[in-house]
Amino acid sequence: MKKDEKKYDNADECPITVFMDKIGGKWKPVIVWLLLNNGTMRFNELDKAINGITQKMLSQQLKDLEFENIIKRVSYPVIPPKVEYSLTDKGKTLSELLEGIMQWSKTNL
Amino acid sequence: MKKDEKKYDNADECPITVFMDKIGGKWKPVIVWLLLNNGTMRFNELDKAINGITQKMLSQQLKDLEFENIIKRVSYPVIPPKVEYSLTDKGKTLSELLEGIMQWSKTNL
DNA sequence: CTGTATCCCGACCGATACTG
DNA sequence: CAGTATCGGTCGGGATACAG
Repeated sequence: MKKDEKKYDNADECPITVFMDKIGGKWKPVIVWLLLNNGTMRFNELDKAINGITQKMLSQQLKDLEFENIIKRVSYPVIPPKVEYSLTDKGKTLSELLEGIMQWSKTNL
Repeated sequence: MKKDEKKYDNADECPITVFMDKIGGKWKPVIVWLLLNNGTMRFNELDKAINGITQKMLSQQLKDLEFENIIKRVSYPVIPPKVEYSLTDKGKTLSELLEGIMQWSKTNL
């Protein structure tokens, strides 16, 4: 390592670790991936699309992603309730990255 | 989504999730990153380089990465013991990907 | 339909001590 | 130097029920 290079010797500082914390976990990648492919999806659609997830977990992960400004939540004040989730511009910039990860993953894992 | 596209609706099948499981976690990214930058490192060097990690965790994570064939372990039968860790060819292919993640992470998080 | 509220378990991880 | 052994705490995440 050149001496003027930043040394990511601490897990908390490592950008990759930060990334894993934000986008990683058991469900977040699938959610982002689905929204990337489908554009806008409702809560119930995501629930049905993701095998094995509970409403609690879905709700929680969506909140996390919204907080990180990766996804956007739009709630329509109608009865029955209707809420649509989609990626923000920031979320969409993940596209290439995720595509790269997928390629590597499929080739090497 | 086009109908001939694979639907990654299950966390276990999602390549990104698989990737996170293998390379993710609290310490693995930092380890891979250090080896990417430094080439070969000894157990003790890694231990000192990574802030806050315990020997137990380091040992465990190294074993995982070795099992995934991401890193290579070479043990010299000398006293005191000397063990060197480095990336495999497969591990080195992570370089671009991690670089991409780092760039995104630094710009967006 | 879109969520919350509880309860609970097991994996992950840290601290510490010990070994070849 | 390079690990292993043990103990224990925290927390993500699952099951289920309930609410607006």
